This record gives sequence, structure tokens and C-alpha cells, in this order.
Amino acid sequence: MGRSSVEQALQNRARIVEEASRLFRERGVEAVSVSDIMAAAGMTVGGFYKHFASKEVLVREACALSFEQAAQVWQKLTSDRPEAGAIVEHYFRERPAHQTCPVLAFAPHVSAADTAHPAREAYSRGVEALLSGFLSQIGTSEHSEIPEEAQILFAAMIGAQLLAQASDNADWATALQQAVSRRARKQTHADERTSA
Amino acid sequence: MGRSSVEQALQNRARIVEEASRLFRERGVEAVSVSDIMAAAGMTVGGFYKHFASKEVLVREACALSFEQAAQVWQKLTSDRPEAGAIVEHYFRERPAHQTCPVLAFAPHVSAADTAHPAREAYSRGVEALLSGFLSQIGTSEHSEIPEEAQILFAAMIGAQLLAQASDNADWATALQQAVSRRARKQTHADERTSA
DNA sequence: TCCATTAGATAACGATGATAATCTATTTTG
DNA sequence: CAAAATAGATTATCATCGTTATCTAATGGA
Repeated sequence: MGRSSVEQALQNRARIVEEASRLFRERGVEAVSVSDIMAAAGMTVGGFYKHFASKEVLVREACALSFEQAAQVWQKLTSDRPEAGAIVEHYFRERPAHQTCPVLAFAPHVSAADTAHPAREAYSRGVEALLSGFLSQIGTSEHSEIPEEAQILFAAMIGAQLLAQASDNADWATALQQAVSRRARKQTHADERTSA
Repeated sequence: MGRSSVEQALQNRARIVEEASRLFRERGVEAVSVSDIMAAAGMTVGGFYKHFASKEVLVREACALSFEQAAQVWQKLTSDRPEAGAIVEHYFRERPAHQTCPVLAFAPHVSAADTAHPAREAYSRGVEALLSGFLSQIGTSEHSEIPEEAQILFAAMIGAQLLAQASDNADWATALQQAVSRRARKQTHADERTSA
């Protein structure tokens, strides 16, 4: 196979990022090789470095894309049902592995303390965007403790899901998810009461 | 160097597990090689398989040890100051990397969805022990919402710390930690009030 | 004391990883 | 339409990993 047209090449490049996003969320960044990604995109390793300077550059782009997609999903969720409970319930719902939340999927990769990972900024911005969307679902009331409650719910949602995945849905982990879910619903109702 | 005595060999084996526990928490399981661990224990790769059938077996033991150590620290903390706030504040305090919480350090390794990791059971039991210790610090009151509150605090503590590490202490992550910390103190006081 | 056992060292093996060099055929440009 | 540019395939390079084989010297039981 010879050279492809610019539009074809750009399409291919985009598909690489999309497949990387899927695979990274499914198996984690370190468990996916460059050739895994290229194979998933229907190509071979050789072409990879015509598009990306390194795997790390791709990780950054795939990370950013994953967060953009998640943000879109969350936005749609809350426009249909403007409650924190809507996000939390969706977040805990069983999903195909390749739709794992990027907050958890990319955390191990960007957490390496020593090296300053290029993907870390994309990660940080991505979570920040999700968080501010989440907070705006609850933070509208004038009650002074509401933003703190939303912050805690967000952190608890992430933590409970991490534990559920790591423990393969142990009973205690499911109980944590249910506690968070229940509180999110309660919060929604409290919010309705104060703003009424 | 030739054969060592049985007691020496057992000491060496124990040191391997200890160093593995340190290194795994510092860099993560996948980022630490068998020879890294053996070097840290003052030995070379060759001897490793005289003690462990595979790296995964060592991971399981190191995971268990890490949780035992964490449980001891938590126990001492709450016996000195029996409040959930004591654990939360300690949990968020800056620590040398090799004392990173095992809940976060081992999560990526045991979360791999496809393969049933031998270390997962040790992980699950370890977290369960920490959780029940945490709950018993708050769950003593008869107020019906107290156990749920403690569950949420636990999950939020884990989640906030994950985000702080992954985002290299971004402002929003520090704010999450502070919200959780504040709530834990508040909870302590609420508990004092109801049990008075 | 002698010898079978074995902890640990040294070195090798096979697999896999990221990346680079070379080749090819097609596209793009002049 | 011819020549330069290049996307992607093929193959190679070099490093590192988990694991194994072999060697050694010290141990510990007879």
C-alpha cells in the first residue's frame, strides 16, 4: 500500500486517536501497545510515527478526547434531567469496558510522581471541566453548604467507582455506591426545597 | 556467594516483601521490575524464584503487607484521637512517595477487568478492613444517617486523594480535599452532639 | 567429616515494548 | 504528465521484562 490522500490520512489519524481512547479506557494506558492501537485502527506500526512524535503524544490526545466525550455525555444527561443524581446513577451503571470513565482510566498513567507527564495537563483540565459541570448542577442554591456537598459527592462518586472496579464489585463496594447514589438523590430534593 | 542459613533466608524473603511493598507504593506495580526489588533488597534476580513462584505471588504478599501496615497506622491514629477527622487529615497529609496509600497504589494492578488477579482478593480484604475501621469511628451513634455519612466520607477521601495525585495537586483538587476534611471534622462534632 | 541440599549469583532465553530505517506505491505539485 | 513528497508496510534495532538454567559455595543432616 502506498501513500494516501490528505483527507484519508487525516481520517486515519483521527481513527487512531479514537481507537486509542477506547483501548486506553478498556485496558489502561500501559497495557496497550502502539501496535495494538494501529491494528485496531486497521493499520500497522510503521505509519504511527508519521502522525505522532511518540506514544505519549497520542496519550495526551486520546486523554483529551476521552474527556470531551465524557463531558458531552454528562451535558446531555443533565439537560434531560438536571439533578446530580442523574450523573451519579449513570456513572455507576454497568458499561462496556471501553467506556470506562477517563478520570479513573488515565489516573495511573499521569500519577507517576517523578516524571512530568505531558498528558497530565490534559487530564487535569478534563477533570476540572467535568467537576465544574457537576458543581453547577447543585451549586445553584444559595444555601452555604451546597457547594461543599457537591464537591464531596463528586469525590465520593470517583472513589466508590474506583473501589468497585478494583474489588470486582465486592459487597462493601456496592454498598458504598448505593450510599453515594442515595445521598445524591437526597441532595437533589434538598436543592429543590431550598430553591422553591 | 553460596547458600545462606534458613533464618537468614527467611529474613531475606521478608525483606524482599518489605522492599516490594515500598517500591510498589512508590512507583506502582507495573513500573517496578523483579530486579528492581531484588536490588533494593540487596540481592540479584537469580534468587527471586527460590522464594516466589512468580512476580504476581509477590504482589499478593506485598499488597497484604501494605494493608496490614496501613491498618496499624489507622488504628494508632484513632486510638490517640477517636475521630474520623484524624484519619482524613492524616490521609491527606504530604508523605514520602513510598508511603502512598495501598488503596490507590494497588488499584490499577487489580482493576484489570479480564484476568482474575491473585492479588485482588488480598486487595479487597485489605480495603474492607480499613473501611470497617473507619466506619466504626463514626458508626457508633444511633442517628440513622451516620453510617451512610461515614461511607460517603470514606469514598470521598479516596477519590479526592486520587485526584490530587493525578492532577499534581491542582487547585480544584486541593479544594476537594479541604471540603472532605472540613466535613469529616463537622461529622465528628455532630457525632459528639448526638451521643452526648 | 562428608555429602546431598539449596540460597543466591551469573548469565541466558524468549517475548514484547517503543522507536527508527528502508521500501512501496500513491498522491500532490509544478 | 513527470518528479518530488509522503502515508503506510515491512523489517530492524535496542532496551527491558519475567522467567529459567547453570554455577558456587555455604549449610545442615547423617
